[in-house]
Amino acid sequence: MVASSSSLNAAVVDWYALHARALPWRRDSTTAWHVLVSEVMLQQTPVERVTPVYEEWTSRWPTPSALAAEPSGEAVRAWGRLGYPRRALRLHAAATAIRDRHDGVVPEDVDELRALPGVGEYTAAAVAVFAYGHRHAVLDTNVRRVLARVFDGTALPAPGLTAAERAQALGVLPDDRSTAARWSIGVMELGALVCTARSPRCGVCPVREWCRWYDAGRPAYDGPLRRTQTYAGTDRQCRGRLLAVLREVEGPVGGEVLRAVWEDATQRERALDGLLDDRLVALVGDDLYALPD
DNA sequence: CATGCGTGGCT
DNA sequence: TAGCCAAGCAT
Repeated sequence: MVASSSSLNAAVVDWYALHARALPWRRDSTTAWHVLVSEVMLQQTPVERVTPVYEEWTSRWPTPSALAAEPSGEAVRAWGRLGYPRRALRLHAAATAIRDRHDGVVPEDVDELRALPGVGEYTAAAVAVFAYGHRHAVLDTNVRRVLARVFDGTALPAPGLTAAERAQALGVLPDDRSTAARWSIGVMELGALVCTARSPRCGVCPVREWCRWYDAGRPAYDGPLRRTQTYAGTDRQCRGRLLAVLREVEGPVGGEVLRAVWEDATQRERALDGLLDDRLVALVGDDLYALPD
């Protein structure tokens, strides 16, 4: 396997050079701040839905300082329907930290990146690699799936990221920084376009000849079950409904407007309390609510 | 390590 | 059609 790594790497790098999508965050003019914005937006949200919001955000807030100068509620409003709006709040907090602690420049160091709100292991590595060209293993769900199939012969990786996976990813990472960066983005793109979760296109896969999963006849996933997330009727849906009201109006809204969008009073109040706790919503008067400052 | 956290499209 | 899935993070 080690002996074939370089051809595997080359196959992916070459494939990416031919098939990479022209995504907005892959332009020559893209800054590290833009990369950070795109990565946070892409956490659990599909590319097609991120694209228009990314364009609006980067045009309106071209630098961390520009975003930090605005109320956090504006970030939440501009987040639109991307989902998980705490990400907008954290991006605003990250922008503030970058302005205050890093002279307005997105840090290159993964540990400094990880210290930013909303930036975890994946996002820190992604910014270090895609924005700055550093050499790090980038392990998102796409990469994990490709590696699981090629090296372990399993349809999907286990639910949690393991130390063994990190070691495996480092083991196949090319030594040369520039090549490593192209491999990292390439294997991720391969997972997004070819080695997909539902219907992998093995017929056009550039690494099929090295794939244990393909060799084994593409056996179904038989590992521990992932818990399926219900949504209808949950607190999450209720929170989403309440926040949508506040996003769509200019100023504060009275509690009666919020009461109108969710029947169950107990759940509605629990959800609103949660939003207040999370600082996604602010209480600005007697029974009066608004997006935060 | 398990859980909560939005939203919408696809099979 | 009801899950399943989508460039995770924080606690």
